Order: sequence, then structure tokens, then C-alpha cells
Amino acid sequence: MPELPEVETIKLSLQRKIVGLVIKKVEVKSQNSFSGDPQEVEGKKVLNLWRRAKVLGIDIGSYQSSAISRQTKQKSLKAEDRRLMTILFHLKMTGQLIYEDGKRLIGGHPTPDMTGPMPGKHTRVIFEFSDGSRLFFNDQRKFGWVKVMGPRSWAMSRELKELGPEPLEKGFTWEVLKNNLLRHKSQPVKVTMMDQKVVSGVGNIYANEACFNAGIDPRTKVAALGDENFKKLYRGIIKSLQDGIKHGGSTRAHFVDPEGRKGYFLDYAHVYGKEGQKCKKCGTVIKKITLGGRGTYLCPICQK
DNA sequence: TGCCCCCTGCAG
DNA sequence: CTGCAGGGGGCA
Repeated sequence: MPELPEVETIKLSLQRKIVGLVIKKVEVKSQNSFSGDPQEVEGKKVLNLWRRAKVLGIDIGSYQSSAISRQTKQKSLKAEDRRLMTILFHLKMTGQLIYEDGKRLIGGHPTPDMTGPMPGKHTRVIFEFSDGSRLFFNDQRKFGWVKVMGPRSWAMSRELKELGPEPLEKGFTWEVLKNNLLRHKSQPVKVTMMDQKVVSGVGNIYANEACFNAGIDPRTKVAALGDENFKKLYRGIIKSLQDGIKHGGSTRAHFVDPEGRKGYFLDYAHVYGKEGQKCKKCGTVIKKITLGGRGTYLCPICQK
């Protein structure tokens, strides 16, 4: 599910809620969704949330209360407790992070099957905080995962080290985009744009929208693009992602933020999911094709 | 580079 | 029943 804007939306919402809380208990309901030792998480305080590409990270560290100190009399245990750890989340297609404050969910319940009473049918991992609030990792299709990693080892992890540039950060320029796209000259530009090594965080929805924004046919081979095209794509990618964040992400079926709220970007999208509808710019009927096995939408007039 | 696969559920 | 769905890893 989530692409960059959805994960960013989750991060922004969740960081207002859980920074400073202590994780009291971790309950793993689906072993395949979780790797690492739950014990290494329990008793640690949430320090910081961050996002890299479509991965969400929660940094956790030692909790220096007298209660904990009494339990960990041995120095080695204390040292262990002091270690910084990170919990990584990838939500893939149907993952959700739902935060329940006390007894009830904050916000609406737009998709009752996925954000009804928690834990639900698809709840895979539950984090319980010392104030009684809980964070639920739900994932209908079980493609997503939660991984507990040692101090800073995530930076070198397979999940993150080969990712391309963050499109909303300084190092991303049209030249960088051009160079990375050109590693796959014979591929359709939209397929290449979704390669996380080329640029990170762009998935199917925003790749479709970026191509529309750029006025470029998604089937165009990278080799056929000129500098003007790369500049348009560069701006098109950034605009689609920023618009996505502005509207709280995209809800096709499953996405809700940690407070149960849908994202409304698709109400403003130009092509994604608009097959058979008229292009808002020129009135031509939006077409749906398949590219690289993924549904692809375009306006045959606006995109050349 | 292109398939197949992971898994579940929903629409046609 | 078949095909399709915000992703991406592994294989030939």
C-alpha cells in the first residue's frame, strides 16, 4: 500500500502521539510478520520516528526509571538496556499502523473491517505502551514486516542501503534523476521510476501521476527522453508526492493513518484509477493499460 | 530484464 | 471462477 506520502503521513501523525512513551509489551500474533527479539523492545522509550523511502523507523532507547533499574541489577543487563534499537516497518500493499489511545480509536472508522475494534482479524503485531495506549500493525496480505534492528545497523541493512535518493530532499536534482533513469535505457519510464534504486518512495499511484504532470507517456523508453523531459519528470515526481502528503495520502482500499483517517489525494489525482473518466485538462477519456505488470493510466492527448 | 511468488479478499 | 490490488525479493 503506502508509498512515500502515505508513510510520511503515518510518521507525522504517530510522532505526535508516541515520542516519549515507554513500550511495555510486544505481542506478535503472526511470526512471519516480525523478526528480531520482542524482549529487546520492551522497557525502551520511543525517541524518534523517521522515514526512508517507504520504510518507517522508530528509534527506541533505554528507560532510566528506578523501577527498571531495580530489575536490572547486573551491569551487563543495564548496558544491554541502554542500547539504542530501531524498529523498522514496511507496510507493503495492505499494512496499517493504528494507534489506539486508551479505550477508543481517535478519528473516524472509514473501513470498518480494517479499523474496527482492535485487535482485528488482520492484526499481526501489538505494541502496548506504559500509559495503556497501543499501536497495532495490521496487514491483510502479510506482505509487510516489522524488524527490530541493533543500534544503527539499519543503515547498513539490506532493506535500506541500496535505496536511491529521497525525492523531497536536497540531493535530488534533475541530473541525478536523469543519470539513474538512464541505467535502464530500454525500459518504459514509468516502470523505471518505480525502481527504488532509481528514486526512492515512488510507487504505482505517484508514478502514474508524475507522468501525467510531466506530460509524458508512461510507455516512453528512457533512451528516448531528452533533458527537457527529465526536468519535467523531476518536477512531476516532486509535485505528485507533495500533493499526496498535502491530502493525507491516497486511500484506494486499505490506507488509513494511525488515527483511522483516510487520505484524499485520489480525489485530486488526474489519471490513477480514472479509467473511462474525462481528463480534467482536455476532456479526453483516460485510458488504462498494463506496464510491467502494473495498472497504468494515462491521457492519450496530454501525455506524449 | 522478465517472470513468479509471497497472501488475502473483492469485483466482475 | 478469473483477474486484480499503494510492493518487492528471488530466480533463470
